[in-house]
Amino acid sequence: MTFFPDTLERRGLLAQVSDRDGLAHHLGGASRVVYVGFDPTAASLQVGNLVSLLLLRRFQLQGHRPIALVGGATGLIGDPSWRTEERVLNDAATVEDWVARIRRQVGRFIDLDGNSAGRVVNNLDWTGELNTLAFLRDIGKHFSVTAMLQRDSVRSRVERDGGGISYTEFSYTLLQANDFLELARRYDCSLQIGGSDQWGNIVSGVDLVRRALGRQAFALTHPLVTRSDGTKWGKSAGGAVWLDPERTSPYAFYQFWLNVADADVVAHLKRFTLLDDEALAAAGDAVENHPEQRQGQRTLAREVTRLVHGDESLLSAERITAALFHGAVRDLAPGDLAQLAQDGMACTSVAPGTGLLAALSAAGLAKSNGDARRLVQGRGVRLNGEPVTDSSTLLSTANALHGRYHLLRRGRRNWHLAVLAG
RNA sequence: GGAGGGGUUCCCGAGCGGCCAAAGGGAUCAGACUGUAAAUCUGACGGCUCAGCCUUCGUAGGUUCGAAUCCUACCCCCUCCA
Repeated sequence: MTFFPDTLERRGLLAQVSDRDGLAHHLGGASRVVYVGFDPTAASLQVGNLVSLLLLRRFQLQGHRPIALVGGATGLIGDPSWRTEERVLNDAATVEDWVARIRRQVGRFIDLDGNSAGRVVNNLDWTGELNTLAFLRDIGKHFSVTAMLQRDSVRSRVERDGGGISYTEFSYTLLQANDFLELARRYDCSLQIGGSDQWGNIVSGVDLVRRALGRQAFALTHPLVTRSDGTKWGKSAGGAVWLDPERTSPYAFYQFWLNVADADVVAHLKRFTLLDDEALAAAGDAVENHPEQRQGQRTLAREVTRLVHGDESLLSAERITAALFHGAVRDLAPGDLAQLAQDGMACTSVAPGTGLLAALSAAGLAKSNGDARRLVQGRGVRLNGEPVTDSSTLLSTANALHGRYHLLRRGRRNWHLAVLAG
């Protein structure tokens, strides 16, 4: 077996390890239990969470048993790490709903059956019934407030005038550490993985496991994803890129990866796909020698979309991409348009005779009628493939595709399908 | 408690009675060029029934023909002194 931490490092997946040689030995010896936690801070995970999710998968493929922990308890508190301000607490019912949704998402990435079956757990199951005195005596006694205050990840909060940090958020680390302890007790879990911003929290867990159980546990973090040009990663025109197809359609998701900058393609292929070294090298060559063909981006988009949304959604995304960017919109068959309406792009129903400007703002392609007007005047809008400059254009059966559909396009890649009602 | 400085359109930041929907930069969006790229250049960037009108410059009042600009009160931030 390969020396696992080295493999991860080659793929740009290693930021910090608590005891590198010890961990390599530990992993080489037997099937181990590893865990990653995901806090429900929204109804869906985002592309940024894929690195950790795939790490669980990678460990499982190596014969280890993954646990995905959904933070039903910690999500009620809020992780203060690296944040400049106190979070607003989400209400319990909302968090509960988010937990249920994220459980389902996370379950797709690890195999829940077989010899190295993974599992999905919720820390509310043990934190919810935690007794206050027991918590303070058994857990709290192991933590030094002085040390916690010195952490870089909380310093920005503590040293900030007027802001500060509540006792609630300050306790977050203890809950996460207790999760590690609980998983070590219940399932013999010995390794926690997370983004490098989680190092402090993870190491607290490692310490707690050692003090409470006298066992060695390990911490491993991966670098947070950045873009080569330094701008914020993981955002598209529509905002965050979600894993939930209801929030980010498979087509939009595919497009996000297809538009990755050349400089980032190989690094992304390493982190976000399970392709082997040979395939990575081939993609690297392609990017370097024929960047204009965007072979690397295509591979990346295909692999990640398949992992997250499955084969069928991938085909749909590719079909739509081909029609919109490489074919003529007018050639789309009624079936294709119905397909687009179903899962290909954002779609709204409009009354026949609706004005173009109103349709654009209703579709969300423009912020207001005035914004729509400016876009049309600036030649930024196409209707059914043709540029329109007349802002008084109406959407009617006469100028619709197949008598029903109007394909609105803002700029190069923002599409919307307006379907005539009735 | 005392003395100063400040709150401007998404962010930073000019303006200090009319020429202000408010300079400049950033972010964002669109166009050209391209590879559905980067860089660059151009334009847009409060709202509307858009050559005009309406609502904005911490909040509420006031002065004035006219206020982001002056006055009053209040709220909030920063610096220095105690």
